[in-house]
Amino acid sequence: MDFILKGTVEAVKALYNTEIKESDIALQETRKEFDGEITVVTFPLTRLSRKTPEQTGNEIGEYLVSHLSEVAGFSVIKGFLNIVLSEEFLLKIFKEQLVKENFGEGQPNGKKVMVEYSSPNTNKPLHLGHVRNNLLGFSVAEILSAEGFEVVKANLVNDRGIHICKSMLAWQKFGQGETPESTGLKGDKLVGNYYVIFDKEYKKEIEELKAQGQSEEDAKKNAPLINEARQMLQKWEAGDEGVISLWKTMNSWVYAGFDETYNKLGVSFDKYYYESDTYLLGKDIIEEGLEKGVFFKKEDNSVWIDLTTEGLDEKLVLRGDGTSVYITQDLGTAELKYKDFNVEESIYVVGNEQDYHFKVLFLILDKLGKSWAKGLYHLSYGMVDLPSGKMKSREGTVVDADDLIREMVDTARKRTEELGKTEGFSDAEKEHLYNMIGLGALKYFLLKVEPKKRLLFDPNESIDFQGHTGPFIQYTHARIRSVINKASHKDFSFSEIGSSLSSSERELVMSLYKYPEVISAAAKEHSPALVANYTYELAKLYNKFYHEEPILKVEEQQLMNFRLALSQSTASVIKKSMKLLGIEVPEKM
RNA sequence: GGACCUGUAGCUUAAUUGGAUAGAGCACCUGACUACGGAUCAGGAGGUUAGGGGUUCGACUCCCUUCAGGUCCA
Repeated sequence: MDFILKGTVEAVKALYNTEIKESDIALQETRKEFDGEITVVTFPLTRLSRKTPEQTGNEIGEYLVSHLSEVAGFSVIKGFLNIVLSEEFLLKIFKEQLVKENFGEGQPNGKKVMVEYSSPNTNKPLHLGHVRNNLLGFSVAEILSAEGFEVVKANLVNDRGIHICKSMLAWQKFGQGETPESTGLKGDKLVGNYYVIFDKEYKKEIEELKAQGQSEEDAKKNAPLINEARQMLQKWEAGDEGVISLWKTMNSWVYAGFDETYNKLGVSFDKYYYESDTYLLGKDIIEEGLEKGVFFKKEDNSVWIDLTTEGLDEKLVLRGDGTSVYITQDLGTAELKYKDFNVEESIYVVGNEQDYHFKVLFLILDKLGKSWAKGLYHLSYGMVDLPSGKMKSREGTVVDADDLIREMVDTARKRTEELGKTEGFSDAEKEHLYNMIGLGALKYFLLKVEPKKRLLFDPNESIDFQGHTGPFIQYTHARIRSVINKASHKDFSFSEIGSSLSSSERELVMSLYKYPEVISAAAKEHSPALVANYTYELAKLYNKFYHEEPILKVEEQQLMNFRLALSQSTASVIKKSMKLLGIEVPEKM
């Protein structure tokens, strides 16, 4: 809507002899209870006009009508100048832009960006919290790619540490040689079970020690199992053959399980990083920081950074014994990523419990003078909670990702069969459809909410398939495809439509026209929710139009073609934007 | 002790970043050409935007404060 901005700047200059910038003008969509498409907020301009908001609006409105062919009329209500666009203009943008196959697809901008997401621990299966992470990361990557970025999707796997030793130890002690093959269990599930077993046995030992008179704290430290796990970690670090081999075997089970879940979710990665490769990184950065005077040493030889002038604390970056803390390796990994891909922006999709960590991490890299530090971004999202509170793997109160997906697909199957709409589908087509709908409902449910908000999920209340949902949008797409397929011809071109556009047609054209702006905003804000809500609005407008205006039943060929073309553009934009959310849309459902 | 996030209708949520009478969906109530696909559409009811104060032409949005839930730092 640049021409409105330009026109208003000109109007202000001509009428009030004052130069203003386009950014000084507030534009918004006209509310649907008023006529018009675009609204200029004139309150701020009264200062220049020295007139009432109404007079100012009228004067600018008249200027625009007489100087811009795109503007057909206007009305003023209080400080709001509602602009009615001309039908010629709407039809022109429709024909020249909206009907194009590649409408809304951004040109490559030559910039590279990395999106790191998923980043699981290898000691337990994926749960609903990971699902939110995966969908967010994947979708943001799709959106950035649509905006024209070259995107590298990365997964930093936490494959080492005390947690995986716990699973390994429990398997060694209690596993009796179980494997995914022998049990028929998914590998990540099998390993996760042993993590739970470790915790159970560990707790038993703690209770025994407490019964012998030890304090809770001491008991936790002295339990034989935890000591064995620690020894195992040391052996791992020393490269002990037996431990390493067990570690490789069990991790390979987990990866096979993860891959299955990733496939079902439809997410993928271009680059895997493993902490077993990166956990020793970062120590040279510590040296660098000491040399530059950014870090300082305490008496015990530990290395710190003072962030009190930034309103934060002093932060430990290396222990006194020379071993790393989390942030040490994150400093190193950040540099490694930059060296590997030379990206302009590096996005970390990580829960908001790590807000402080990333704030500190980015700040340190900036203080070290890393040129790329300004491109680091923490895409922080809220935790997924159950009505009973937080999900806890060790206590078994998690919504398992695989279970959830299966339940969603089952529900989709049941709903679809009830509606009896699958005649003519092969069995394979049916399964594909149920997957599309079940996952569509799940993905949309999780992505329509602003990332930083916490999400409450009640396993007892199923996710809706009606209203503001994925299936609603999928249904709209199928419905449009059905109409188009019923048309007896394929060429929907038209010259004059022979009557004036209805309000639902105008709204639909304007909504389609907005699509590229929505992608840009979503890319800038790193927010799939913007795309999700936009797509819903578009689908809703189409359904309204569909009910109000006949398409195949109209007499005039030109008008029919316009409405068919409008339908086709809508279907195309729905399909594209759902793809940005990782959701497929069916031809029939 | 310090810092951060969240709080909008019974429930799930939106609000173009300071603009109009806070907009949707679910659930509830009423209705829709004898379905170009009813997983739809139209309408009704439902709000002190957690509470209080401030900033200004205007505040869900910014500032202060209290409350509730959650998280992080040593």
